[in-house]
This record gives sequence, structure tokens and C-alpha cells, in this order.
Amino acid sequence: MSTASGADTATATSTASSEGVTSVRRMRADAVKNRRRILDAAEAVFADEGLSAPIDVVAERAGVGVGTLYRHFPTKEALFEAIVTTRLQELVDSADAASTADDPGEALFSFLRTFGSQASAKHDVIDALAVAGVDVKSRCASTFEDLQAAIRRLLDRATASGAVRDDVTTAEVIGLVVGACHAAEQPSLGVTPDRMIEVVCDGLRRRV
Amino acid sequence: MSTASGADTATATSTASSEGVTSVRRMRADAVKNRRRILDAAEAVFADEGLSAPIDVVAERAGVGVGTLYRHFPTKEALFEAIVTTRLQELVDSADAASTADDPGEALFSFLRTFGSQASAKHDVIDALAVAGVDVKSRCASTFEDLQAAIRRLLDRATASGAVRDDVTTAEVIGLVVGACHAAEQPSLGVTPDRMIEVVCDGLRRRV
DNA sequence: CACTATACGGAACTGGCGTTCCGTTTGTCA
DNA sequence: TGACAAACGGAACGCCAGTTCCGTATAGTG
Repeated sequence: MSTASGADTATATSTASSEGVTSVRRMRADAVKNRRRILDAAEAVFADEGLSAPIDVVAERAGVGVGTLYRHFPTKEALFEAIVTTRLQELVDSADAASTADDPGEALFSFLRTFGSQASAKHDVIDALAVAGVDVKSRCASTFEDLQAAIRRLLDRATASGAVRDDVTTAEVIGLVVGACHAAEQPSLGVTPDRMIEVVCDGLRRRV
Repeated sequence: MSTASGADTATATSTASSEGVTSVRRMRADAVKNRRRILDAAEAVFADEGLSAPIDVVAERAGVGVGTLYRHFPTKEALFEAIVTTRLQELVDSADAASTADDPGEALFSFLRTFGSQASAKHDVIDALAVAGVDVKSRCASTFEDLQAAIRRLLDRATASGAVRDDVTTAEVIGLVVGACHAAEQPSLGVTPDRMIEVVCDGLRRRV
């Protein structure tokens, strides 16, 4: 829900002076308000139109001119970063939450199901992870690595417990789930992610 | 390999006269040659750059001006149609070939593996099937339906034999495999389709 | 209240790409 | 070989989306 993540609140701009002293200046009230509006608009627009939605749409939805938008985010990618990082963080949180479950296998699977429903609700994550041309890697790198690490933890535990096969990598698990979600976004196929994810989970289970 | 599919040879243009008689006129020799060159170039370019490759690139590779390209294919989509239909047909053929195998389960799985390797070699199929915005549906509709039907046949047989679970649709199988291939095209993930497809196959197997 | 740094808006610019247009070239046929 | 329809090439056009620019508005301060 919340898009702010502490340091992201951005009510201030920091400037390094020549002596190395850091002076902080409050943002003007309207600027703060507009920044919020832009983030909210972007979150909504990207969620249901995907990352390819034109910037103008975001600006209009925020009730702001494009110029203003660019004052806050120098690039469309910078805006992606803000939004996608949030989403990825939500997924990291889900993964961490799932990791406390008793059954390590179910912990992984329930996370993957969560991932699926999150992703099908918010087009942007999948776009960020699955569409070539949007390079998450460069901008949201660290959060993406966090996510990968969190999934690896789930996977390792599940593998160690014997619930899940041990010949699959974290990246492959991500690929399978993201792939399924991406396919589900294609209206012509007429499928939803859930059953496909169930198949993936079964495929991950260790054969008895 | 071969891109020609009988009626596609297109060395002639048919015209309906006022009396309803159909007169056929030979294409000029250079036109025939150029059409071939364009198709070959498009096949190569789309295969390794995907369907988003600019038309100019195709034209240049074919050693032809854009005007000439447009004389042969009135639209970029028309060119897609020519290429993608061929690829889809290849897949239909693979599916039909697989369907003669003794073990119905393995018939399906070996086709899915073939699909995976075809797809990872030729970016365009996956683009056509997985990237929103390219509507295969409208142009290659019938061939796509043929493919879907062929896969359904494999799936039904596999299900009937008890080798494969019976709660999965053809579209879901396609979604899973296409999704995995699509994910594999993302260089940042660093995965190949094969193991992911193996997981999908295991997921499709009926639990014993 | 006046003054200025800060922020705003949106028209204009840019680059990429699909498509069109038209003057030139060339294969074909008598 | 001459004539002409057919085909060619590539410059030019239009659209779309990201980005920049700059004249105008306003929050914050003394």
C-alpha cells in the first residue's frame, strides 16, 4: 500500500557544499504534494496499463504538467525505479513472511501463489521483470537482488527439507512464475496465472 | 528451413476480370527474386532480433529499398504473417510428428521440448505469441488454431492415457511453455528454457 | 507587502519507425 | 530494338512518445 520507504519521503534536497558539509533544504509544500500525486498516479497507471503507458497519462492523472513530472523524476526510468522498487520490496516482504511457515515446501509454494496474484493485479512488475528493454537490472538492482536472495532462501529451505527437487535454480523458479504471469496478461490466451502456478509448484516438488 | 509453403510461392498475381474470369499474370523475374530475398532477410532478422526489429533493417539486409518491401508486403504485419505462419506451421508439423510416438505422455513432453528449442532459437515466435501488441490472433489466426488443435490432441491423448493430469487446458500448457521461453530471452535472468520446460513437464505429469 | 528562489505548465523539439510518394530503372513482349 | 507496364529506391511525411525550455505563478521569508 504505502509507497514511501523512509528515505524515499523526499521532502528535502541535499546539497554538498565545497567544504563537504551537507546542507539540507526543505522542499516547497506544493512540490511535496505534487511529488506524492505523481507517485500515486504512476503507481495506478503503471499497475493497470503496464510500464509502456505514456508519461503524459501519468502527468494528467496526477493533475500536473509534464514539466513538473520531469522536475521530480528526470527520466521515465527514474519513475519506474520508484514504483518498481516498491513493488519488489512488497514481494521481498511476502517472501520473508512466508519463510516463517512450518512446512518449507508450502512456504515456497504459498509465496509463489502470492507472487502470482500480486503480479496479475499489477502489470508493472511483470513488465519490469519480463519485458526486454526495461532494465530493472540497472536501476532496481539491489532490490531485485534482495528479492532473488529471499526466494533463494525459501528455495534452499524447501530443497533441504526434501520437499523440492534440487536441480533447479532461483532464476529458473523466477523465470517460470514470471513467464506464467506474463502469458496470463495476454488476453488472447484467456488464462489466469493460478492454475499454471500450481503446475509449476507440482513440477518443483520432489518426485517420490 | 524452407519458408515456401506451396501457395506462398507467389510467382503470380491473380486478377478477377469483369466477366468473373480469373486471369493470371506472371510476376517479373526481379520481383520474384526480391520477394524471396525479403522473406529470407525477414526470417533471419526477426529470428534474432524479434518482431520489433525495424523494417529498414530487413530491407537493408535484403539489399532492397523500403519502397520495394512495401510493394510486396503492404504492412509490417503482413510480413509478420508470412514469417510467423511459417514458424507456427513448423510447430504444427512437430506436434503431428510427435503424436505418432508410442507413449502419449512422452509424445506431449517431447513436443514441448522441441517447442522450447525452436522458440529459443527463433525470437519471433515467442514475440508473436507472448508480446502484447503483436496480434497473431487476427492474422495468423487459422495457423495458430491449427497449432492449438494439434497440441490439444497431444494433451488429450496424454490425459486419457493417465500420464498427464486432467485439470489443465491447452492454453495453460501453451502459456507455461511460452512463458518459460519468454523468460529465457531475458538476458538478465541468465536461464535457458530446457530445465524450466522439464519442470513444467513434471508438473503436468499425473501425481502417482 | 515585496521580493526572490522555487516550482509549475505545456508548447515545442527530437528521434525512431511505419508508411507513402514519385521520379527513375528495368524486364518483357512485339 | 523500342515502348510501356511493372518494379525499384529512398527521400519525405506523420505519428507517437520522451525530453527540454522558458515564460508564468507562487510559497516562503524579512
